[in-house]
Parts: sequence; C-alpha cells; structure tokens
Amino acid sequence: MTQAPLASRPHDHSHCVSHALAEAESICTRQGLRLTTLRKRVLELVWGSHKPLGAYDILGVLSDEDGRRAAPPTVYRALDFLLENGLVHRIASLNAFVGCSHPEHAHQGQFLICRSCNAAIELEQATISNAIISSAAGVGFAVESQTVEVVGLCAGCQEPA
Amino acid sequence: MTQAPLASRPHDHSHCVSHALAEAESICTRQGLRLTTLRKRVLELVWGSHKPLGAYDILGVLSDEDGRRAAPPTVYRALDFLLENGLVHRIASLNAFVGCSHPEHAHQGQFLICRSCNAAIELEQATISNAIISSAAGVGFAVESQTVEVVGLCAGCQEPA
DNA sequence: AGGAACGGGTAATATAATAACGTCTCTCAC
DNA sequence: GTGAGAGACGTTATTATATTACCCGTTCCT
Repeated sequence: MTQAPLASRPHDHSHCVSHALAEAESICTRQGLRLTTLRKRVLELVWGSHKPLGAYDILGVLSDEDGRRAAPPTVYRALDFLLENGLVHRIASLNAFVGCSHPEHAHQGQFLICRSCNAAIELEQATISNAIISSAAGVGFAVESQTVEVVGLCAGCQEPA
Repeated sequence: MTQAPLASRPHDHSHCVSHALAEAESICTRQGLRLTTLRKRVLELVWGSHKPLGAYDILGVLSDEDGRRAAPPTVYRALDFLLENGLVHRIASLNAFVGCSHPEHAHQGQFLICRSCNAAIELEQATISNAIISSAAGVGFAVESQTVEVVGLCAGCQEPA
C-alpha cells in the first residue's frame, strides 16, 4: 500500500491552510475574482481541519469573533462563491463543506470520510469516474456530474481496538 | 447500447408498485418483520413513481388523505424501517427517498438521476464499487458504505432539443 | 393476567437553506 | 471628478428537513 494521505496522518496543518489560502489568492487574481475578506475568512475556517464543516458551524465562529450575529445568507453566499470557483467541495451526505485539495483545475472529487476521525480524503481517480460513466452509458444515461462519498475507516483509525 | 432501464421508459407503472408491495410483504413475512398499514402506505407512496420523494411530500399526502395532520416522526419512523430493511434507498444529494428495485438481497445501489424527468435509476455495478474499494485501499482506507449519486440525462430525455 | 417491546400520536425543537429587500462601495465610461 | 451600474454584503423573515422527548395503546410472550 502506498503512503496514507496527509489528511489521515498527523501533520503540520498550518501549512495546509496557508498553502490553500495562497493558492486561492493566486487563482482569484488570475481570474479576476474578488477574494474578499469574508470569503477568505470562510475559506480559512473550512480549511481549519480536514473535517467537513457545516455552514452553521462557520456561522457560529463568525458570530463569535464578530460580536454581532452573522446571518445564514452571509455564510451561504461566501460558500457559493467558493464552490463555484472550485475552492471548496460540498459533501452532500453530511451537509458540510471541505477545502478542495486541487483547486487549480476543475474537477469533482471523490471523498473518503472516516467515521472515526471524521477526516475527508479527496480522491480524483479516473478509474472510478470512468466506471461510472461507462456503466451509465450502458443504460443510455449521459453523466453530467458525480457524487461519490464513501464512509469507512482511514489508515490511521484502523489500529487494533 | 443495451435497452434503457424501465425507470426511464414509459411503462405500466402500476406493475412496479404492486410487484414492490408484494415483494415487501414476502420479505417481511419471511423475516418476521411487521409491514404495518402505515409502513405499507409509505412504501406505496415512495413507489408512486421512479422519482425520489421527499419526506415532507409523503407527509403532505398522508395528511390530506387522513384529515388530521400527520407529524414528521410518523413518516420518518416508517422510512427508517423501510431503509433498515432495504425496501427503500435514501438519495443524500436530494434529501429524498426512492423504492429499492432489488430488496431481496442486501446492497447499496448506485443512482443515476435524470435532471430532466427526475427519475432515479438504480444500478448495482461491481465495476463501480470495486473501483472505489480498490482506490480506497490504495490509500489505506477501509470502505464500509458507498454513496454514488450521478446526475445527467436518461436515455428518454436525450432526444434532440 | 402481567409486563416488556413495539408502533405510533403529539409537541416542541434543532438544523439546513433560501427569499426578498436595502445599502454601500467599487469600477468604469464619460 | 462624477454618476450609473454591478457586485458584495447586511438584515429580517421564511421554508425545508430532521430529531428529541414523552405518552398511550396494542401485541406478544410467558
């Protein structure tokens, strides 16, 4: 087996965050998008860990640090922007959001979600998406978007009980 | 290409419903489960079409035909029973439920959801789930359950615009 | 008959997401 | 510079989805 992904191993997570933010800056600059203070802060919060984060969790943090109560649309608008531009992914089965590991190119990831540590590992496996596309084609179905979310145990959480 | 699945073609849908109900009866009898009036009715409503149905849609119908207002737990309990026993599936990306096409054996389906007619076609392709399991194994992740939900156009909805 | 387990009614609440409207501030053409 | 328009965000209210807690009646088992 190859090395377990970063998300499921101890690591200096501040690197993940700063790298993600720097990359987001660069992408937005290049594409003429406005990575405002709010959007950047939401992205930073989503990247706070590798665990998918709910919109209302983000809302809670913003409210706390802000004094006044942030309202849902504030967060959802920022998340919509980040989703549209490929900077975060939405995990449908959790109603939660996670930073995109490869924002530099458009894609939809596949996610491995550990039920023990809650980390979400993003994959981008052509074998999976090709299997889906060709099975679908077999019944005449034209695929436009795929949601693949898998629950199980990550490498780090499989230690003997 | 092989023939398009029933769900995406015109058909006498009452056969689907009666077949599903009969199969549910038989499974429950065999396993000593109680397919009560309520549970059966909910199953019938879910099978009302091949389109995934929301819990509150079901609730609405029950309320209407019942005079009094049915409350959410009524529906969710019935759905939980049906889910646990493999008679329906939940589509996470839609927050909706659809009848299981192959309730006789335990499985998790893969779903092709047509964005035009809304029908959900259930697949059970080993190539897909094996691709997922082996990609996951490649990073040391042990899969326990899979959610595969694909949006696109079914055979019947791809007619020339 | 007694009692545990189960099914289901009811009220309240939690969680997730959207709608509708107003205001401020950029930016850009002029 | 300045005004028009677009975009970002605040605010209030509402809708959609799901769960908790508590109660009561029936069934089933002994």
